[in-house]
Amino acid sequence: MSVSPPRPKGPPLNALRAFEAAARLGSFTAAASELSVTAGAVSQQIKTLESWANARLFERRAQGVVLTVEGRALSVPLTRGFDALAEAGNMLKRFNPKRVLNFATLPSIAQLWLQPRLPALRSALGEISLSVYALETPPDLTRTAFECSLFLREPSGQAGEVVVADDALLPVCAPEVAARLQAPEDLRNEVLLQDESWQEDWDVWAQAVGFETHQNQQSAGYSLYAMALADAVAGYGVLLGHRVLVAAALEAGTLVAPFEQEVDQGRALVLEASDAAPEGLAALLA
Amino acid sequence: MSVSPPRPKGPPLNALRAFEAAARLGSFTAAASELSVTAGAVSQQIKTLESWANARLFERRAQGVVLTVEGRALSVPLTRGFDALAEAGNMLKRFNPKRVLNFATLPSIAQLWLQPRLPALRSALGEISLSVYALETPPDLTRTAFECSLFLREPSGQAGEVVVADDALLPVCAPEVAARLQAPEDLRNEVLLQDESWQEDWDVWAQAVGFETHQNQQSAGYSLYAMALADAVAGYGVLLGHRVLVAAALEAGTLVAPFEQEVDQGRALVLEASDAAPEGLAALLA
DNA sequence: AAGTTAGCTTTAGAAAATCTAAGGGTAGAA
DNA sequence: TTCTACCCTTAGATTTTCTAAAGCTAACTT
Repeated sequence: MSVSPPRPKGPPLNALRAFEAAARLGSFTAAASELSVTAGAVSQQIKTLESWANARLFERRAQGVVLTVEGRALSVPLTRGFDALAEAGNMLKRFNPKRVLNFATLPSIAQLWLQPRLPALRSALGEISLSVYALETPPDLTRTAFECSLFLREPSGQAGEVVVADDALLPVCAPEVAARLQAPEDLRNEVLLQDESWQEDWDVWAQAVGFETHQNQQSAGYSLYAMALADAVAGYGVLLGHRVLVAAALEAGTLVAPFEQEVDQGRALVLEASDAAPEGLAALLA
Repeated sequence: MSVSPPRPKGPPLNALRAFEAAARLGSFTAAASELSVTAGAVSQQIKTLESWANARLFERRAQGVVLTVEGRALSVPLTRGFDALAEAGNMLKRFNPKRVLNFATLPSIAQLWLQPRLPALRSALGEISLSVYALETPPDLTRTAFECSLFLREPSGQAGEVVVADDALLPVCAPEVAARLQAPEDLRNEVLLQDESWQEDWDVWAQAVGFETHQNQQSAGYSLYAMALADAVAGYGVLLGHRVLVAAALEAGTLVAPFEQEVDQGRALVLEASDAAPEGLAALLA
């Protein structure tokens, strides 16, 4: 009477996870980046799930995807389920005697703000080993394996969030460049430096102080903020600085602020810590 | 500023599932059979998880495994999580326009009880396609992809359980064999037939009616109950019948019951249906 | 005390699942 | 129109997972 192997299978777990992420984020691309795979992989997983169930879960539109009624219904228990699994994951991390701290932050923050503080942070963390990841977007700490994130954004006021420092926009440049700048209008003759992922910065500042760039204003974009800052230090032009990022250079005197006007966008350097993060992390950074 | 791929990974999902099953069932072997893989696969998955977490989750003993404190703690959110995932799985099955009914039952029930009823059941199910799986042990309907199970056991009285028929033990044999049997004692000269997975049946019956087999009582074991029944029909010996399984043969007259004494062990043919099962299934079988 | 048994482990190799990369398509925006 | 931002598809590579078979160990058995 010995029978056993072939049993009907449930839906594939990884496909469920991909679907849940896509449903929660409303986009395959975003889900792919959360899961750190390509969008094609997510697309395939979701297709697998749809053909397993023989039902369409997303409507594909040219500008993105939209959940079907079935998809929306499905996402409810799934999100609940993966929340619980994430909780288990955190528990598991806490069991690990060799503790780790996975730190997610913007590349610019990593280089300009965090790096000088790293030695102190490392020694304060003791046995806990620290890994820093440069990300463009804050990860969802309840779904990813990051223990904390540090980003420039408007504080949402949620629990677990700590404002480490307030941010503001202010033009900065090398002292010799500052010497020829009396008023914002003088910027018309300078090269305006900016990070490409913060393209609006100069516009925001200009609008706030009532300064208009002319037609053929010279400017330069950088994919790394630190590179723009280096060019500013070298006297190549004027960088629209984020206070938290240029503070060190201002203090060191390699950069100066030629104008008084700071523009506060309401953003701040915000630290978020998951419950798998070491105790007292916020205190170490603030 | 484009950075992305390498992100810290959470614990592997399939390893979590294997661990959850093992924790719930208290055995790697049992978990393996629920997941329909080999025990080695479960062992590997759990080892993966343990080395991911750098913590021991099970204590290995010679007679089996026992959860560690960490393992027990971990199993709580995991079970909650996989419950929710199973709920999602059921929902997904209901979305499928091509409905299926995966039916789990004992090999003997499948052959002797279900098979004669199959045509009627199939036509009553209409579009729903039926698959029958022969299993030794009732599967956990909340965790496997079975929609219903039909086993011989003591009714637990839980919701979703329906008693289809009461069971009882009674010796049965071919009419020509019955002719030479007046009292239980006469069985000493007959070959006692039994299914090997119900080895105790004859002992239970014998004890209940106060009959003792002698030293060199002849007997024969079968790994398939239907085979034992076929031998009984052929006049080879006396089978200790389960009423629900021999009823058809008794009615057809190919077997008769030589004695009055039936022994009721409190077991019954119990149908259990998950919420992914078609409505009114119990009515079709009762 | 030796043999038996039940259950977990370990391996190598095989099979299956999953991913990436690259090329395509579509609709809204500029 | 041309861009741009998304999603899709496919082939082939990669990684994960599985099986099968042999091994271990401690508790029973005899």
